[in-house]
Amino acid sequence: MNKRVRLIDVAEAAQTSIKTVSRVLNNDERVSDETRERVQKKMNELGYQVDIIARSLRTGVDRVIGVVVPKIGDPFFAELVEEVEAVANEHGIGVIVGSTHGELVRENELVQGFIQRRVTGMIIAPQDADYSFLKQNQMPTVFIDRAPEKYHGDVVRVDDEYGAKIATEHLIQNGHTRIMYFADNLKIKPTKLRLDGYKAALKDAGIKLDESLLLVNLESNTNLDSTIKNILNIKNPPTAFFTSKTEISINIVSAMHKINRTDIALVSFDDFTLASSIQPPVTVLDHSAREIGRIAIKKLFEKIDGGEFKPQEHIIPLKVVPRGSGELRVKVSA
Amino acid sequence: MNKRVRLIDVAEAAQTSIKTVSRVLNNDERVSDETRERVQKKMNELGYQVDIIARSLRTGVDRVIGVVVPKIGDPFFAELVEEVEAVANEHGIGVIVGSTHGELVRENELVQGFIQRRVTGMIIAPQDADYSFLKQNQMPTVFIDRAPEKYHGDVVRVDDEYGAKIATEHLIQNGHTRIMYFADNLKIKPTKLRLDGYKAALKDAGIKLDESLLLVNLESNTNLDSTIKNILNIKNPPTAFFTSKTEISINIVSAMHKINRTDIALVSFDDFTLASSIQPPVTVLDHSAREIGRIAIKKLFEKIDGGEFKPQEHIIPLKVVPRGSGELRVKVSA
DNA sequence: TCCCATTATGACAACGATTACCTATCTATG
DNA sequence: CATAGATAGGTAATCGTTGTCATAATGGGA
Repeated sequence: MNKRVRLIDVAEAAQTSIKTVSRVLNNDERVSDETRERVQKKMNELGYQVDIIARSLRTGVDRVIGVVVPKIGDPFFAELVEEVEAVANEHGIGVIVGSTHGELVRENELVQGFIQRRVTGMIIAPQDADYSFLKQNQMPTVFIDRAPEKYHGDVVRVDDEYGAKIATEHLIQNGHTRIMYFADNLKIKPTKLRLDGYKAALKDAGIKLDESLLLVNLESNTNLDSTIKNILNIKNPPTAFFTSKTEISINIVSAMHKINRTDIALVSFDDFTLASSIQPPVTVLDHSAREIGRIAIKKLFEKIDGGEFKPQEHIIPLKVVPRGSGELRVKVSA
Repeated sequence: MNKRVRLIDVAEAAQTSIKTVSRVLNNDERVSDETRERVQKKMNELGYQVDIIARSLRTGVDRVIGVVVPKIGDPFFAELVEEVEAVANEHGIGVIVGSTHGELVRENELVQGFIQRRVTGMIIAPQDADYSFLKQNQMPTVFIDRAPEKYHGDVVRVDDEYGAKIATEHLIQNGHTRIMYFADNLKIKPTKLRLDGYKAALKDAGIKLDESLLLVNLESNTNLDSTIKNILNIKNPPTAFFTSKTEISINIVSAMHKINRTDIALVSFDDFTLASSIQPPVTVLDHSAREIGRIAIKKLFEKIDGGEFKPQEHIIPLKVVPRGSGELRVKVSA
């Protein structure tokens, strides 16, 4: 019915060769103005559209970058991807995304798929996959959020350990010594690093680590209502919370609001919607997904057209953003 | 250095023909077990990877679906895309996303790019672009969030007008007659429809529309703190708010919390993080981005492998989810 | 006038997979 | 034993574009 219009169709209509049409298409200098005009006219008439696939086959790369994240529905990664997409667009390059949902198989499938597709580059939030094959495979790649285990590549990430340390110190400075720590799966590297930071802060302050104040390996959708209630009823209850993951922060805020407890200090590693509007406003660390995304894509383009550089870690510094919840001082005799 | 391994390389190594290797690759029956095994062994040894681009060129479609949204960073669309991606993955199909940021030019570029790429199908949240060209171009397409202007295609959307109507009625039933309406750009169709629903509810209840209670064409990042303060100080102030856009709801909640006003009733068209946890919990309409995404991608696959159906609108019904803020009754003499 | 440089154009191969069509071998059956 | 039919594998065309190289036309300088 409606066949695709190809270069050769335009060439015939314009009474010239396929190569000349290709030249016009690619703004090649070596075409006379007269011919160029004639060809362009025919292109419009016939409604010609390049076949990107054919072009990609010939040129060897697909002008698309592959992005691998744990969950695109997670606001943190959604914003990060938006930033990546915006910069990629300026270069006339598309973005293809995949979520691993924490599954190694999926992570490998996605990465292999991108390679099979000959994407222009990749931005990956790595989990467990082995990326050592990238050494042979000169595919430009930038890792985000964490460094991959078995491969030394470019990484853009926040300073997890340092961030957790200053957040904990912030609470200590406000008189807290019983600081409860909430985290998700410790097998995830940033989570582990954050715990290290927490421990380091306690140690520096001469506070002995109380294992019963560590609540780790939480699923992100766990309802914490009853957990929180129980914790606050133990003999020597925590006076402050430090949460190392957005979803957990939200669950905790939610639980606290339900029982009307506004007296427990709270610092959240990640910022979230309304964090600054609720009572008390939640103190957080100031890293932004957009910043990570922007730096990562910039670095990726440098690798793509700049050639080879030796892999670097770009570590984004963190600061405490005091808003209220983190500055609640410990009560003298509660 | 490291050339790509092609079918022909595997064929040579396994001492057979390229065709046989292709058959093994595509699980074609007509290969003896012995040969199949030999070929597979060589594939692994050489680390063969299909060239998706070459395959796509030959077969005529790229196994990827294109998704166009206003902003991938918007949690609503991020969740929607996550759902689309999950289903697409089950079919071994990737997802390529683009944000229009409300720009017509960008919307056209994205859609044209997808067509040039011969994507398997498209899911589009349309704005102003003219999609009538899709009639000729048998590209499977499903629209989400709103129907396109000049083209009758498949659409998955919520019932905007009805939703706004029942939300407004809900407030009226609680005694409110001064209901302030907040909305973004009225040129966007769902926004317009929601306003219609609001007006219809007032009319049915015999309440005269007060133009001064319509605050429309708001930018989504507008700070509403001072606006809210002023509004609540006018002579006959509104006793209830109805917000037709997530970002605006959030800004309003934020403004209200800052001035400690918890006495104004509020219904939000969209749900958002923490809406149910803050005080008072925010009453919303119950539509989910995930549901729209799931239905849209399902419909798309039906079109892709089912052939032609006549275009349908799939309209998702809405219900009020009472949580507290929408059930505040009007005070007798405030 | 002749030759070389420059410009505009075109013929053809190549990218790597799929596929239509063909050939060779083997089995079974009248 | 001859032959139809099934089975396994091979050859070459094809998808639409771009890169290489060749060629024709033009002009300027010696």
